[in-house]
Amino acid sequence: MSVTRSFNESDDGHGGPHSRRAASGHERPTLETVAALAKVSRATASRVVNGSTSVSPDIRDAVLDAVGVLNYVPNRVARGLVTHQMDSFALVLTESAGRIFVEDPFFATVVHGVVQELDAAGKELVLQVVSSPQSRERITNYAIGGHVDGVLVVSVDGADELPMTLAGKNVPVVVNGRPMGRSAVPYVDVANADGARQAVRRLVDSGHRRIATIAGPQNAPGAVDRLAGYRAELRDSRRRPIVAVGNCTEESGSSAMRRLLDEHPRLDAVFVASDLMAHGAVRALRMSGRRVPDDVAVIGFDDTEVARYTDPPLTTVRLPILDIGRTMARQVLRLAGGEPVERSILLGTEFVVRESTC
Amino acid sequence: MSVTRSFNESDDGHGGPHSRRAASGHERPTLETVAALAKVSRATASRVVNGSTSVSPDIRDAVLDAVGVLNYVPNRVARGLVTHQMDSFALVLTESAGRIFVEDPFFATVVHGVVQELDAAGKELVLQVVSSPQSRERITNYAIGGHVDGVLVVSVDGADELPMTLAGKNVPVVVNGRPMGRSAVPYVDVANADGARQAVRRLVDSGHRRIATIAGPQNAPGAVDRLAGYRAELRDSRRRPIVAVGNCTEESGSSAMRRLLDEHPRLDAVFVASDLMAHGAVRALRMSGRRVPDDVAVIGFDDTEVARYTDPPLTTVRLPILDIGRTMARQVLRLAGGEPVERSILLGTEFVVRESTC
DNA sequence: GCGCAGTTTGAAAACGATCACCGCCGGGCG
DNA sequence: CGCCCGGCGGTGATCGTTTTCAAACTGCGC
Repeated sequence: MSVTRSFNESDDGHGGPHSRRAASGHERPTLETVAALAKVSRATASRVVNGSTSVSPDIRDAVLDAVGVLNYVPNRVARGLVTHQMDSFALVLTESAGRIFVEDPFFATVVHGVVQELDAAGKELVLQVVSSPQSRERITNYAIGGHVDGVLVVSVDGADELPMTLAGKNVPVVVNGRPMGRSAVPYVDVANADGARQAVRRLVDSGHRRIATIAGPQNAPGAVDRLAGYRAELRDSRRRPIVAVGNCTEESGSSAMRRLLDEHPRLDAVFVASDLMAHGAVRALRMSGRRVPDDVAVIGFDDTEVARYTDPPLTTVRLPILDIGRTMARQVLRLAGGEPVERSILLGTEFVVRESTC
Repeated sequence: MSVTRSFNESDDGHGGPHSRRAASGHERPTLETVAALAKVSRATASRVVNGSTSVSPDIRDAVLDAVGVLNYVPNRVARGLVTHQMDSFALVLTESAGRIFVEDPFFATVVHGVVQELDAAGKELVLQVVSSPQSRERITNYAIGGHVDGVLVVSVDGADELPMTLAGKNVPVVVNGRPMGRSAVPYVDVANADGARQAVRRLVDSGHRRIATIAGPQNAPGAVDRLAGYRAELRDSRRRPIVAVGNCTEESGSSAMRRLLDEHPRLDAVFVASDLMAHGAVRALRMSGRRVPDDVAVIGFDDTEVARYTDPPLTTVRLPILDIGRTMARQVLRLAGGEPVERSILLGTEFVVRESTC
């Protein structure tokens, strides 16, 4: 593949009308203006605007009229200064997440879920991605400085200390995914263990005897949970676990599969902790002359794009990604509202049957 | 494909430590505190913090020390109240864009570019997606209310009136893509016409005689420009244009291709305005018994994922998407800084040669 | 020694809201 | 008839900055 770059063109404008906000026409009305027009005090106008009870109906209407006439919109900055509530939340992507933000649709989906929920609550979202130690500090200070009412941290390594730092300063925080150590920060995660159990049970139920797994890197909580789910289900159905560990790449899936076949040539099913590795595993299986699903059934995890393009298409476990975002948003809203929240919420998965199982 | 949904689990926490920001330890220091510690007035402290000249070195150091000791961070809200600068910008996705935000990596990429540039300038980004008439009004008011220093509108239909509304209220605005009518709002776009010309020229240069095109919907400025580029290049090389119009779906690409073949069975190349349609076109070509590229060469546009998976992989035109975001950010920063900007900036494309041309 | 220009510095007024008080008013009760 | 009380509305302080303006201080020339 070769590439040719074309020139950049540009059209130098007169630079005329695009100056700084000129004092065009009338200034924005303040509460003072409204009060004056309605012939009441600022305080009363404020009460009306904030929907307070205890203001007589006629005077209320007068103020409302004034608001309408002047097209008054409260200045959130001024309000924020005194109330210490900015009606906005930060969504921060840590380094790891920021790097793959564009490649992996996961993040855009979570963001979308968060936006939906925040929007419904009338809150704004400020998006921050930490890209350096400096930006990390900026972002930390921003939150601690009280410019937002809470923070949603979307991370991938689960060991980032940002959430704890924030929580330590009494900033409402929610993270995605179970954090590595013991952490008091509430999190929203996928029911990894349960999803894995479900998948494995399916294998058991359809008569498979020797069910192996290719697990993900065991420093990632999600991968740990998936493996645990596999183990639990095998234990319950009195089968022996056969485990290989990959690192989430397609290639690692292939090589793990080969190792598995070497040691357990008669295995008849494999539960793989990610679609990408499953894709690799299927390839290795085919290379070894086995048919999928006839000789060996394969189940993936994540229901990513690749699951549909694998041949045969992968039976897999779908993640409720949008829901993660929405749930995180709801939790942080509660937190900011002073309500207590669950320390953790696990969202159910969907089992998606395609053709890599029979 | 069948689907089973697992239960949602959740762990009801004690609701203990997650209350509202308690008055834990010391309050955040204010400029007052700093001034007191440095034994100067608030005004002087402010001057130092904002790096003003005309403050004697020794007193400057005293203030800086105090800042260090107290770990003082200026309150941007209070500052914003008086300066009317919030050091943050809004990135709004209009309905159309919001709907496909998660599907099309385009948007996440633009957002990423914007974040990069804003981050480098120390500005915050508030992300807003308009999802209803109400949210549209909220967003409009937010910007007009001066809560942000400028707005980047990412839209897909190019006829949205939001940018003009904002610009009319003297809010610095930049949009992506050439707007439909005559609009005074500065925009950043891809050099569609130039990219198309380049692609077509390639076809001409490699000896193709009957070069057709499948254009996109002509109510989209980008599609119009691509068609214009095709026409211009054909005119220059004295060939007759052969045009069909699709609606950007794969299916429309196929059917357009069939129409083209019906009327011009001897065409030997086709320039398609999007990879997805090109994918459809290739399929139609194969169905008609023609080989790609031997009988008919095909060039797509956009360099999306599908271009790599098409068989054969598509020669196409790559868009500088990240750059769109970065450039938009730079422009709106200039605008907010009171500097004049170009009315339009066209970013160059890259011609990517794969196997659908020879 | 004194006036004067040129710097630095500080006091105080914004900025635009919220909110704790306080006063006013009318009605019920002793 | 006087007193208290509850509901409603207004006054003024406050939030944490920036910024204007005038005071104070410097050094300098006469």
